[in-house]
Amino acid sequence: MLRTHTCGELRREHVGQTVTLCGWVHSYRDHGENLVFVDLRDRYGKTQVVFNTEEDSRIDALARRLRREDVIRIAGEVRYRGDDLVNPRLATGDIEVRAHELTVDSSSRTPPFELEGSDLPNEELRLRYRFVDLRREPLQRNLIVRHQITQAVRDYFNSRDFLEIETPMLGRSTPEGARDYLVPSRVHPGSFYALPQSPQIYKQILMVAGFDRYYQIARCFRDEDLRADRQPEFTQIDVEMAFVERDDILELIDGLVCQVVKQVRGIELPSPLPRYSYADVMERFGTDKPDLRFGMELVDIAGPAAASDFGVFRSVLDSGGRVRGINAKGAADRYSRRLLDRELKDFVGEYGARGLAYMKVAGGKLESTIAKFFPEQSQQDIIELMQAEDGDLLLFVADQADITSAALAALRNRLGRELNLYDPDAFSALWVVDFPLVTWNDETQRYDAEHHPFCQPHRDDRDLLTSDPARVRADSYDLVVNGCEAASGSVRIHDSKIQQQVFDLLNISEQEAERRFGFLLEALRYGAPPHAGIALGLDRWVMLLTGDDNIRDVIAFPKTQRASDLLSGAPAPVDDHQLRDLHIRTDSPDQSILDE
RNA sequence: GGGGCCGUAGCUCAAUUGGUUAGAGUACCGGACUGUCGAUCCGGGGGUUGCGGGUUCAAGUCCCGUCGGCCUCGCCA
Repeated sequence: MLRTHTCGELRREHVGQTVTLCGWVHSYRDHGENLVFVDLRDRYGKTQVVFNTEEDSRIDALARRLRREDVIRIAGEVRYRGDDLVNPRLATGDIEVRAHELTVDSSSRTPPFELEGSDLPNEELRLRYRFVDLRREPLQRNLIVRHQITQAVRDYFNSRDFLEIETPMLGRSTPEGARDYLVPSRVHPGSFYALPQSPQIYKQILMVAGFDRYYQIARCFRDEDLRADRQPEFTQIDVEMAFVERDDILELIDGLVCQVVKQVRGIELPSPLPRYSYADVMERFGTDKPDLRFGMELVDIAGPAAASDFGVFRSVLDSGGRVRGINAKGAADRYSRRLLDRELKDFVGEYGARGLAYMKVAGGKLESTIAKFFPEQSQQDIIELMQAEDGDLLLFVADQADITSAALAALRNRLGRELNLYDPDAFSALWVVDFPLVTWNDETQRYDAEHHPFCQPHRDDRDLLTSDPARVRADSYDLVVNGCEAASGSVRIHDSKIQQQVFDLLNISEQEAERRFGFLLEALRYGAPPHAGIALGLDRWVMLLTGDDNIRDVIAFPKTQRASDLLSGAPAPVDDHQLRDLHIRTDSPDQSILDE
């Protein structure tokens, strides 16, 4: 070991000891010939090193040349700083190390940006110099939290007889779901592996194989467009159990979540976590992942809307749409007319809403440019339905049902944040259960699986599979935390007859099913136990527990929105001979220009 | 595939209606200083205004294209 201590551990009790510290020069304060201070930093903290070297001008000259981010090693004596000189903002602030030896292990170029300060440089630069960015305390903290979570997860499952089993990264492409990342085969010209979107099929096969308690911290890949909370490669805490029912999984994960949240954030969550049906949250919040840190539920005002003379509302109702609204309590003066007419209208427009109606409540009446279309009784009905009081701002969207849901759910989240309706440090976790098994896809004119094709239909809804598929509930469940899908799973089909019924419903022919998932179906024919599972999005959990809203800040080496790694330069062209080995010819735009 | 924001010194930003030598803070370099901890003081260097084209007497500013980053709708079984 080159060091005796880290930069975060020296305290008053070490005074008098001779120590050796290693680290990066965080800052330096040069007071001339005989006095130089250096804050030495490593992952554990910072320690002030003082060079006070009347007797040794050689060290002094070296110390005065130190610059930020140089890597040095110092040996010296731990000293109490003195009563007036302690730095309460530093964990090691009581002491300093008076150096009598200094080695510069490596000098640094001037860093491309400063590690401290409120103004972060743009992300492009941070990503290009990731090794510098990762030295910053917030990112170090995030990766530490990430480690704590995976560690707690492993402890939790290991102590319950689970086995951590790896599944292949090079697998078979299954064309349903997200776009696959493909890997060409050298020895099978024209054939490709796919990187896993999730270990779904493998973990089900592990159940068939008798490994009745499995988990894995699994890397997954999806070649879809990115978002602030989505990366092309991400990590799932993947779990599967045999001989269990839905509630066994929910209780297992309740326990895990409560333990992790308590351990990392010191917050005590209710156990069991509350459960809501899909139908319930869609009606009350317009989304299957409601943020329950605040109320402001959606209200249907079809009754008073139909009794009004407001053409927009009435024509929407006549064509089978809905009129719903939310009540922003006390916000009547918070949004100017201009903001409502432009900004918020455009905002709901992003979700397909053609307009945004609003009314302010004053003197027990509605104030609005459209109030005149609402007779007295309608106004009172709206006020009653929305539990409105003077000073409230009521916002309405009239449209097809799914558009009112999407627009109002988004608006609700935005208003909740802007009006500070909740404590950003608060935690709300809930289960959403009884999702529909399938949803009708207008484009392809057929049913799509809501979760995936191996998800078990609800026992009580089997008869509906043929008669009214859209009403069939699935034995599936999502864990929602602060409006974010934090885990998702289901009871799987282990009966090949039911599996066949679901394929029929999804319009997947026997041939097609064999071609796509034949190896799973074959496995299910050789003694498949009842089984169920779930996957937790690790990256999102780290975001939730650190309070970050950017997934790149919880991943050591993330990719940009266009899926490039600015640090390494990936993706990049490869040598022609590599392509020849893989039997691949490219058809890039550049190439075609050259061809012409 | 669609919509939006951004790109000026190493970094964060400013630059009036299109106007003459593109500024500030910080970092960096040199000097002074024995108790600093956002050290202080003095001095200095540093610009292809992302790139290409256009309009104009004149472009950081206006227009078109392009590259890159971010947010978002669609997409993500």
